[in-house]
Amino acid sequence: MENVKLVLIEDNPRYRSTLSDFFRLAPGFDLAAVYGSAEALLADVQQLVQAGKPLPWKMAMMDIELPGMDGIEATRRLKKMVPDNHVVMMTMFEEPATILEAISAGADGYLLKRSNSREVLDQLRSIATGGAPLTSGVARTILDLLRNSDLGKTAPRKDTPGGLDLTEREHEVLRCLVNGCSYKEAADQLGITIHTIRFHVKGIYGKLQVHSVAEVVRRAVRERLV
Amino acid sequence: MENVKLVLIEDNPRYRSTLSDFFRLAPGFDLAAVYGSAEALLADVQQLVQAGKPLPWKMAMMDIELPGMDGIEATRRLKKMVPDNHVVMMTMFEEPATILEAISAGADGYLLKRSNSREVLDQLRSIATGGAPLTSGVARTILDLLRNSDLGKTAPRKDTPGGLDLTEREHEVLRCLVNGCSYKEAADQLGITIHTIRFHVKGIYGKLQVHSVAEVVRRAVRERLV
DNA sequence: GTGCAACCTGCACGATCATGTAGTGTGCCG
DNA sequence: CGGCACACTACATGATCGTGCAGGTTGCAC
Repeated sequence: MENVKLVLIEDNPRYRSTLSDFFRLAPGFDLAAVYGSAEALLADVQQLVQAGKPLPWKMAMMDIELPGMDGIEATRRLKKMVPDNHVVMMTMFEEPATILEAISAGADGYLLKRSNSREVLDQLRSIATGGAPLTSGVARTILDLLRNSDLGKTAPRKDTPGGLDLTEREHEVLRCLVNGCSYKEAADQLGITIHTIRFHVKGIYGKLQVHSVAEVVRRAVRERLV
Repeated sequence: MENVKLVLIEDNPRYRSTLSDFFRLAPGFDLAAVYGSAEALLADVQQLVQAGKPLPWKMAMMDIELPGMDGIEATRRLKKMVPDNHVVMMTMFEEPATILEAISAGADGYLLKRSNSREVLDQLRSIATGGAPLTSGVARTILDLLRNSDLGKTAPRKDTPGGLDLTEREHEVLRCLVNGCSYKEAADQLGITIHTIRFHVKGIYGKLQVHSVAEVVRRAVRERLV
């Protein structure tokens, strides 16, 4: 089992020195290079990529709070240049917006600077073998984000609480409403009279317990009813 | 350190029996109850809640694939009745849509049935002490989902294509519309007359180039304008 | 001082919506 | 056969919306 080669990008000299020493002694890992700024790293990576040479490391440990270009932007660019290279973000904080931004930038892991050495090694090994380890704090943050997002909302379920149960025709009428059609326009589209549109609208509003087109459109869009 | 009390909801008799035996012997855990269906569990929980009694467990291990009401729906309802109760979902699969739906329903953890016993205990202990452990596979799935979502995208920019540029007041009026307020209700809320509401609505519609409340609500919700 | 943006107010009126009431026809199921 | 669900149609009416037109005040920049 070959050692995993790392690069460290950290502006703080003390932390950089501590980590350098740590990885020079850590079993299973080799420290291939150390940078104090993202710009320096990216400049070297660009040269290597243009020369068609492989990077001397497989995994980058990237501080988020770097001077000049921050770690998140650097990750975004690094991932674009060398997508197979792993990037682990390092930071003091568990702020949701930062975590989210780092993940969107392509980070493979997220490591708190306060993690102990065993945690760090475990996580790096997991990433090196294709995992995506998250500390419990980071995982909780992510779960909270997902819970509060729209992502988890599913297509309508037949047994949604409240007994939501629109007929096919009601769905069609709802679709017209969401598209901004007047009743007359919806009637023309569906080949029925405006009276029937009103009849169905009444059914929809009753089932969804709404009282205006604004409410019904909001619900339809948010809950992906159409 | 008091043992963590569990409830198990699993319809498969063999797996239920295996897990029952396992937890009766597992250090740090007590199995307080076992159910073969979500309905039975929820009925008992409802009785206890209505009687003002605490549940005899702190953590539920919930199979996702239950007959009748599935584990995700059961989790949603259980979390609504007893938010402090932990729920760990159990399933054979790592399907992203299912994972996401479970998380949105409020699950505190997600456990694959193929996990070995040490993993199971580690994860349950972590959840019991406020963590949110995820297996590396599940974590990778979640990270992928986040990367591919628009959650990481920044808030709507003031200079959206098309020269969108609502004033602060227009935003307030739009918010009222999206909430389903009539003009009169919006006027009452903002302490202005219905004539001013109409004035602002006209401004909003002109800027967004829409012609009805349905259109404007749809756009506002989809584009997160409010 | 002047012009502009933002906010506020008012009137008028046709178009549209929301709701209650009534009726018909078809297919399915017990 | 009768009841139910669904779809269609119609009428009436008060409430609300959308639009055009008109006017006023305040703060800010030039």
